[in-house]
Amino acid sequence: MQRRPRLEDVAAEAGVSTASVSLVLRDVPGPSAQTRERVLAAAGRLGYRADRTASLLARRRTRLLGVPVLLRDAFRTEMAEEVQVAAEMGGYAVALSAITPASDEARVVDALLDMRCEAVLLLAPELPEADLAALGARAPVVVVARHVAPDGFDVVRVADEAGVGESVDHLVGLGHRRIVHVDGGGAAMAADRRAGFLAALRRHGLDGRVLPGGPVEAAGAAAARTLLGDPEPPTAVIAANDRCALGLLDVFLRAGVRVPEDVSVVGYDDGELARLAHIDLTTVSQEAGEQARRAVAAAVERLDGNRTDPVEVVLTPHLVVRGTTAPPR
Amino acid sequence: MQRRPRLEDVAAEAGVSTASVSLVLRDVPGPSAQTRERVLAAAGRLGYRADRTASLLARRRTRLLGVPVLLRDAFRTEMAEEVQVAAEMGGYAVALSAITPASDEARVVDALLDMRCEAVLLLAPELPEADLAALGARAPVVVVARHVAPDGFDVVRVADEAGVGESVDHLVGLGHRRIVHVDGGGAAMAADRRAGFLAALRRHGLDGRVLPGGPVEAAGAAAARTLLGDPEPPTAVIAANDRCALGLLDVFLRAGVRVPEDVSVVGYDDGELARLAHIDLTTVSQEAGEQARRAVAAAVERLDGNRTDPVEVVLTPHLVVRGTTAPPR
DNA sequence: CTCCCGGTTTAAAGCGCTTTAGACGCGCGC
DNA sequence: GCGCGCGTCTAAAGCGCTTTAAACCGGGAG
Repeated sequence: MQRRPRLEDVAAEAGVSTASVSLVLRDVPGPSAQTRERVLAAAGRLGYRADRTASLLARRRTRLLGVPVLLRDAFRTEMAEEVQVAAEMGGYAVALSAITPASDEARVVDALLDMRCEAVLLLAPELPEADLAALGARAPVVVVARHVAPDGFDVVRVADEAGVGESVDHLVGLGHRRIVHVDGGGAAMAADRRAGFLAALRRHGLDGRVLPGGPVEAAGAAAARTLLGDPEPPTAVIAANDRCALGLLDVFLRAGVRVPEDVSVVGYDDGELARLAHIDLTTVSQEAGEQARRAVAAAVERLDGNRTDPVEVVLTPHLVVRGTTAPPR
Repeated sequence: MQRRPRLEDVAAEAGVSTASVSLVLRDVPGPSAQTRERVLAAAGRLGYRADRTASLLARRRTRLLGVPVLLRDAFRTEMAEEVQVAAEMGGYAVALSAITPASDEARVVDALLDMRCEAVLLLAPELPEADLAALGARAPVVVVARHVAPDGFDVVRVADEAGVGESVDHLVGLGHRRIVHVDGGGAAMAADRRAGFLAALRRHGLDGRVLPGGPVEAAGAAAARTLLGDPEPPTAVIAANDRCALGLLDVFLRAGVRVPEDVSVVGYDDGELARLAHIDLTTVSQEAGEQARRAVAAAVERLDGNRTDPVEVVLTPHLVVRGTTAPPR
């Protein structure tokens, strides 16, 4: 197997300079129609493909957005996919790098910057605020789906308090009075959702009960078991997120507690799971797609436009009513 | 914000040549202890970080493995994570690139090769065999978790037929006689599992029934609904994979059909979902970790060793008995 | 005192592409 | 016939690093 063809080879084949080949292949105006044709033909004949590392190095700009991804979390990966799509449309490429036990978010960001990413998008990061700020000083950073004050970095998120508030309104509107919130535990997103829950109930003159939970199925399942043993069980449960809600649903179903007849369940995120026909979970949309687009836009504004002041984009979440909520019996 | 420091800046700061700095920072033997110390100090002072694109370009080898990932599939992302871990241990880095509607597997592979990945690992690819072979001619390729004859590329997989066979043996051993298989539809993995199911039943002198399914929850759910309307329902169901099994489980639970009391359910993959305490799905382990390690090893053998003949590694899957299987009533 | 040697260090040539300044030809008006 | 401007092309200088061949240097051997 011989070495892959270089620009020089194409130039020789076409009988022009490497400069011309470069211009033609990148579709830069200048070269004549005849030159274009000859270059294209030569490139085709040789099966030429530009070496990305070389062109990144030579280019002034890389037009690369870095995105660390926690592969084991469906919500984050879903958003990563949306980011990728949005970036491609904006003429940017995305460099993904997995967060693993061996290399945490901070290291991954370093690696991405070493690859010359021009900006970094952090999807629901768990990093301490100080670290975010430090990072923001090194490169354009957009924090997505996390409630922090912009501080040298941009923030795109949905108003979680309002989101959970909508859930509460919906349930109260259906006639529920005993509503429990299974919270997100220590996860970064937990506090707002908990606060939103309590505030909304207060608004309705009710008081709420919060059960310690967590961002994954197991936490929801554990909470459900607690509720099953309850002398006066709630008629509705609002989970910290969809995964937590799934845990609840599952344990309820197994125990013969019907949803939504016996108890209503609401999730948060509106991930793929919630949308599955047989789950059909009432939940709050985080608008992953919209957040992704806004985040990319924010990064692009900093890079192509030349915004320099941090912005905070707060989207309004909306409740997606599906089949897991109904009036109490 | 001034331009990031270059090797040259560190060299000036330390009072040595760029060559020395490069050697010291990559921990190449040669430079004296004194030089090392000065360089390290200077680099620290400037906060120097090597530019990855530049070093990749200059280096003979990139030690980069390319992995296209379908972010919306948990099994594949889980494996991608394992690959990342295995690669890091072997001194290789992983370039991840998302498969999206806008850029399919083939395009992503091209992009990865343009980044100078030295090999490509395909996780349960859906590409036609001819495309795999064509790809294998361009670069070292390891196909993981798919049954194809190695043809210019390596293959690492588990023996799916045997895996499903084990499931059947387990169920028959428990006393089941009416066993149904909900297959994977047209997905690449479906055929072997279906064949393994039928062969195993025949071995036991039983005949099997196969219901059309698919690789996702919805397919399992649909199949479950079919089974619920069955005059003589099976006592056990073997799903094409875990996601499909989850669909089944969910519909059964909602219909008041208890698992495993009324019907046993077996999955395939042993992904994170199956291991969740409240799901506790009996399933067949695909050994994602082991497949990932073997795949990385295969790539490394081609790159560092100089194996050139394709290999096929077929691991033996093993049944993980959990809580969704029990003797029939 | 010279020569040679091994351990260190460095100048310089790439890696494969982009980009810019300037060369080149050509038709035009004067 | 000359100079000019324009559209097109190219030589050459990078991009920031690695790598190699050669320079350097002090000291032990002859």
